[in-house]
Amino acid sequence: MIPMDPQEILSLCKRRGFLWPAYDIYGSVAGLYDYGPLGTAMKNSIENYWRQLYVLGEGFIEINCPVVAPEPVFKASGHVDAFSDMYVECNSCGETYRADHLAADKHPNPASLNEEQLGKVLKEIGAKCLECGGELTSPKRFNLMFKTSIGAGRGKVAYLRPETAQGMFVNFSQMYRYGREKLPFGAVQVGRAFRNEISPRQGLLRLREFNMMEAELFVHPEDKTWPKFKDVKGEVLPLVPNSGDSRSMSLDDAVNEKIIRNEVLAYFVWLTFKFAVDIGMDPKRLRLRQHIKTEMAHYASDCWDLEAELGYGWTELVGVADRGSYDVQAHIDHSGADLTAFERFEEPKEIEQEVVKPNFGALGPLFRGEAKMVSEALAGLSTEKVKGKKEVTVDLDGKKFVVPASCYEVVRKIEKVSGRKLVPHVIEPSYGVDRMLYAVLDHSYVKKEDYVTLRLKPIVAPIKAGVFPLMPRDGLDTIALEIFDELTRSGITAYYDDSGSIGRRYARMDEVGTPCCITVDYDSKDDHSVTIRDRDSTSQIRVKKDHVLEAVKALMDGVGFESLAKMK
RNA sequence: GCGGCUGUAGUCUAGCGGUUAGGACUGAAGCUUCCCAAGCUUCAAACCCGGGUUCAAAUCCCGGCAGCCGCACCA
Repeated sequence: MIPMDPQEILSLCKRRGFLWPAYDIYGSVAGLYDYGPLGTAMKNSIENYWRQLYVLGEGFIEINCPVVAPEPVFKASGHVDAFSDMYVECNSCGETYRADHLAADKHPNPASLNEEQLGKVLKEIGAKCLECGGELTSPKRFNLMFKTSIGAGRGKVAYLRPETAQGMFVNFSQMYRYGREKLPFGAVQVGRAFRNEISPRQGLLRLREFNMMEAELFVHPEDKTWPKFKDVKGEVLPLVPNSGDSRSMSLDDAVNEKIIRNEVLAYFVWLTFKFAVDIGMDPKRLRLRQHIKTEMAHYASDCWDLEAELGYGWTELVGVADRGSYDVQAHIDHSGADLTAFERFEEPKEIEQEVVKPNFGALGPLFRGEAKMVSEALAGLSTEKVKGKKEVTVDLDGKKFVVPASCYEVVRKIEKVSGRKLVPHVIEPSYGVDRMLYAVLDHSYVKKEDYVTLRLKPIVAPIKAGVFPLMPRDGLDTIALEIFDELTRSGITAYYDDSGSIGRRYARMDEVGTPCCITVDYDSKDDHSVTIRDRDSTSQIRVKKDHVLEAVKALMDGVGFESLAKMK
């Protein structure tokens, strides 16, 4: 396959109503696109099929959260700090550098400094442009999140979400309860996310506002097995592990050889591959690449990308990451909420232990207003520290209190423990909708002597059937309109066209990926049959008009065109 | 954000200081018993935006915006 020229595909998209540069009449904005009617239909199909796999197939629950979130959410997630980079520019040659990288030798953690401090450090070491030796500007901060505010006046600092994931992490407790307190469980969200890219490029691949389909699977931290793994373990996938040797191997081998870290991850890597193929990507132009260690996000312990070979080169479409407990723990730390799952022991355990028990009768008179603080300090001491001593000194805010032995005793206490709290680990498959849609178009684009056919699978084709009268008169149009009505009433998107030559009408449908076309000709008036034409082979069969709906439905369900001939 | 190249109907493009801005494809209306972008007639549709130079700018200059390529960035 020759890689498709992206310009050609984007031109088709623009001409035929898949995509338009947004706000075109005002000069457009880089990185913003409108989906036209066909693009919208196709995007909906991709999202709906994804829901079919994740929500219906895997039982994940779907939620929908706001796009705007107050600052603390992204403080916790690390986006406010980690997602903003500092740059310096060379005054003479214009080269830009990551400011913290230049200061790496001088300061242990330059990324933690603010602009001013970092500027000082750079001055001290006399940093110059590495290219031409020119003077550098002072550091400028660039955060890739869109900032806004909630409310009037000064308002509350807020950001547009750079991923949908956080909405699911912060709702862990609600979802956990909704699912009747079981692990593992999965949640998904389909929606928009925003990144103020410095330089959006490559059409749909790097947008400032884009669509994501994200799944967060919350699992027991020590149990990353997966029941359905056994059903797919023999499946062979094209893997590119970070050890370097890319090869196709079975999921079973990949997990056993610890190339993929666990079953859950392996299963969703497989599901991702299946999804891509099902919506029409070419398996020969797909691969699963493991992130190399330095590439891995700070929270991830393993991450696999689904990549497709496109006109732009190999392109990341999906990331499947083991995020560990990073995100949930971060929100626990920042919000104080208890975002844990409770693991019930098979039998409640009785734990017997020695504790220091304060004696309030003695403490009260002795320490008065400070008695409560002292008692709390006492209760926190280990019994080893107080045993056999006449008095013990506790330290409170730098103030020392000498507490005589009469104020406490060491007792044995039996505590019943019925389980333990767990911070769940998260496996995250994160899909870029726009990239997937583009990849499907790229892999479906077939050009033969300037004749373009989009070989879209019926499942994603925006129009499922074209309906034409051979001539727009003699009653042929009436019959064709009857068929058109029947299809659309059944929920099948059809397109009626009676203008121009029949070949032109076929060509129009081929170019937008319509899988089949139904043509009413003069024979139809006599024998009530019509032709159905297959897009990819251009071959035709005749079926009775009454069987058209059934035939089109069969095609939608993936029945091959050849076997359609038998059913008429 | 930097550098290079580039912006003319929906698409591809001609133009090189004075043009009714030309063509092809697409689109629309019609003719043609018309099954694979056929033919014929008619029609619609463009100089990215803003300044400047000039008697005169699609054309030259500057700035912006957008696109492509490279660099950087990409949780």
